[in-house]
Amino acid sequence: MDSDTSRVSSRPSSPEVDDIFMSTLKKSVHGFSGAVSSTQSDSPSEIPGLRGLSAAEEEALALRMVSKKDRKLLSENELQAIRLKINSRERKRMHDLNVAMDGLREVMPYAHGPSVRKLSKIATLLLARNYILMLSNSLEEMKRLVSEIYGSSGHHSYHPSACGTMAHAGPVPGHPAASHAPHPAVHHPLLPPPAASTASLSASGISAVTSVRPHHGLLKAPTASAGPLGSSFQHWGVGTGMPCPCSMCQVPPPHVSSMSSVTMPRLASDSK
DNA sequence: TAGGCCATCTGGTCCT
DNA sequence: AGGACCAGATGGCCTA
Repeated sequence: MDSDTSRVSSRPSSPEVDDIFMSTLKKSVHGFSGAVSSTQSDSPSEIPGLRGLSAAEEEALALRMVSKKDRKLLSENELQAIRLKINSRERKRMHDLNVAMDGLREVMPYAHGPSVRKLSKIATLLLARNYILMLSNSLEEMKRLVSEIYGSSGHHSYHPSACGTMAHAGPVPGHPAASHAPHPAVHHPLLPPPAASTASLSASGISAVTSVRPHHGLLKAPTASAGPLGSSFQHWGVGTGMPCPCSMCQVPPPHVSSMSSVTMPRLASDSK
């Protein structure tokens, strides 16, 4: 999906099979050592025959090993089994969180090609926030302009729900919805060009999250020619008239401008 | 090599 | 009691 797959795949996201089995095996053979804090300290792939089981199967087996063999002997093993179970749950929880993060990345307007590296988690969240703000502002601007036009003539009422205002404003570059615009070739004669609907946005450039990464560092494009946002992401406002959704170019509306420092204290303090 | 990012482990807290 | 959630610690991988 992205160029970061090699990096991601280089480190298995769910090595619980090997880890739990190794831990369980060590526990079963040598007893509980008491020190299990070392991450991935157990060498994986040493038990080929045990590979391929799901986390649930593995967890159940680990619990069975404890309950059948050492039920009377080692309460530490039970504790260890519980610890493994908790760890497994936590891994699953984080995995689900990452799945949701990937889902968010998929709908974000950044280049999805192989030349663009995957957004980091913090970049994804910040970009998503700014993207939502941008869309909200665009929608409000569209409503305002349309109401000005139709409101003055008085012969036609505005029905945003019937028309789909954002579709008239032009698809967002890079966004999956860009290819699903209801009226791709017909531009409403009374509606302003896309640039007009977002002019006020790009004109008020204030960054809400500049403390996180400077110079549009949210994306790490391997090729400098493609720009920091990739070849398919032309840094809106430059060539397309659309505002850049990145944290460097976006202006949160006044009523949310303080949110970045209030609701995301860690983000504001994340600039090391 | 330093720094960024990430996965995982772990203990604590809160909720059902 | 068990599960979800959270944050700190730790170590690995990758890039500049």
